[in-house]
Amino acid sequence: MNRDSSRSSFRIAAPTFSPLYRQIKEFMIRSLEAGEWHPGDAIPSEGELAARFNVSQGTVRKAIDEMAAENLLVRRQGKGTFVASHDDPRSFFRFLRLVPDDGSHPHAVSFPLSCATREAGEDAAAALGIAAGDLVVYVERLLRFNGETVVFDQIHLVTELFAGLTLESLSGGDRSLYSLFENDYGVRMIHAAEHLRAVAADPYSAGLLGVQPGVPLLLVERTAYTYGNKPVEWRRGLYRTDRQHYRNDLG
Amino acid sequence: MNRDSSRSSFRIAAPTFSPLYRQIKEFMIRSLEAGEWHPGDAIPSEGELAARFNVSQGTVRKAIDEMAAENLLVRRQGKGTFVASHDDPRSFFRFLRLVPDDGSHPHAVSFPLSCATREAGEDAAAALGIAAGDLVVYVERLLRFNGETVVFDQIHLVTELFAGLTLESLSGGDRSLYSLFENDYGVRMIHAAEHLRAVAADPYSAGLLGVQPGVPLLLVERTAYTYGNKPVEWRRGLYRTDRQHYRNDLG
DNA sequence: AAGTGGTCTAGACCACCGT
DNA sequence: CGGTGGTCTAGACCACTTG
Repeated sequence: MNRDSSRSSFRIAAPTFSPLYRQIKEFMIRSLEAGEWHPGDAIPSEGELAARFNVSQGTVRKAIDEMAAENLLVRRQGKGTFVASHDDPRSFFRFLRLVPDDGSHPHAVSFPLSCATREAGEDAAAALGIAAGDLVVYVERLLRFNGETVVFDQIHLVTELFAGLTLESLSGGDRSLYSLFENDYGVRMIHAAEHLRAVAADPYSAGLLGVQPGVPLLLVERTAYTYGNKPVEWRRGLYRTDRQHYRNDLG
Repeated sequence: MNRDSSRSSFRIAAPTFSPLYRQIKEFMIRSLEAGEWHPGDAIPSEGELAARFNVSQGTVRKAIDEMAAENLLVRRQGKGTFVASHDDPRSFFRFLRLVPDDGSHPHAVSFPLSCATREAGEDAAAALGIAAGDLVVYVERLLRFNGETVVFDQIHLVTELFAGLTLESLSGGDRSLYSLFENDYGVRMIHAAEHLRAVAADPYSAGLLGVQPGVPLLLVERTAYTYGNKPVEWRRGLYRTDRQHYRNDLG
């Protein structure tokens, strides 16, 4: 990552100018992707990275700044910079936006119902970038807030990464699924996109959620991505919104 | 904003350390709030601000960086730094997350139905930080995508800022309401929080939206804030989600 | 006290936009 | 061309954590 040589070679290869700190960022993302640094670990100090890349500390800082803004890293003054982890309580509710109406912090527990391999439907296939009919790992589970069932999730996972998943291995109960995926399967979710609609409860889902068929439910379809914007999960969630709501902040 | 004096005085007044760039940021936000710089205008160059505040350019940059990240300012290389405006097409859909299922860019048009003064209900009052029964400006309007009605909004505005609002003044049609508020009433919305739920259509709303009563609709309750996190609008929107959905990206 | 991230400086140079 | 924001440097010092 010598300054002059890398920049001039980049100029030749790609006329689109890419600043040094961004090249360093990309390099560090590749390190995360390759598993050189693990979630929860501290990465080398800014000074050491600067020496390693042969740039000034300010340039490394800017690369880390962007990665921290994208929730890939977490800075802690006086301690170091750490790889973000779903184990960290701070990022526990980053992907679950359902909150009780009274504003209290829910005690969320996951109840897996089934886990099997099956053929992907059109929606799941399109979201995961595979062909309809290709195999996916399919999980059904309930989520309970303080004992009350509030979410029914139908989860589709790409087979190549989650081949060994079983119902027993999902019974972690308390910790989030993404925590489990990160620790047991080495797959870290870094981004997700959701599509929301209001739908009428079908009989099967209504039974699981303890409501009458036809009752309005919030349908949340989520595609979750790991490093390199690779989609690895598509889920269809039905949320009860009678005593809780989906919270969203518009920056 | 002399470096040494301001910092030492801050230390005495407030033991909680506040870095220089953040003091500058707060100062600039107050300038925006006071209307010294208007939406769409260019603010002084980094060099000029650095001289004015008697700090280095890098310190001003960091203040501007944060404000740009919060959508208060927009940087344009080679041209300058500008006060963000809802007139800018780039920030046109920042607060409207409903998009057609086919991913196309909708042509959104607003149809105001009524505009009057009335007493705030409990929900509106709580959101706006006033007492139930206090007067608010109340607007009902429809939003159409390519001619089809997709949203029914019930909008509550704080009286002090929107006193002169009439149905005629709302018939801008094409441009967004926030654009109109910014230009005609000097109120710029900088942040909003939404609560989403699925509900069954009441007869009145169903009629306006052209659906059967009881059909599931997406209820979006939004509180919008201007500078200083002052709530100035609370709206209750009912969204048809049969051919469009609410899109949300989880960072 | 040592090590980390956080702030601030002064200056050089580059990329982009307008005239 | 001059003016703007964007990048990069080298070094000083501050704030926070840990031992």
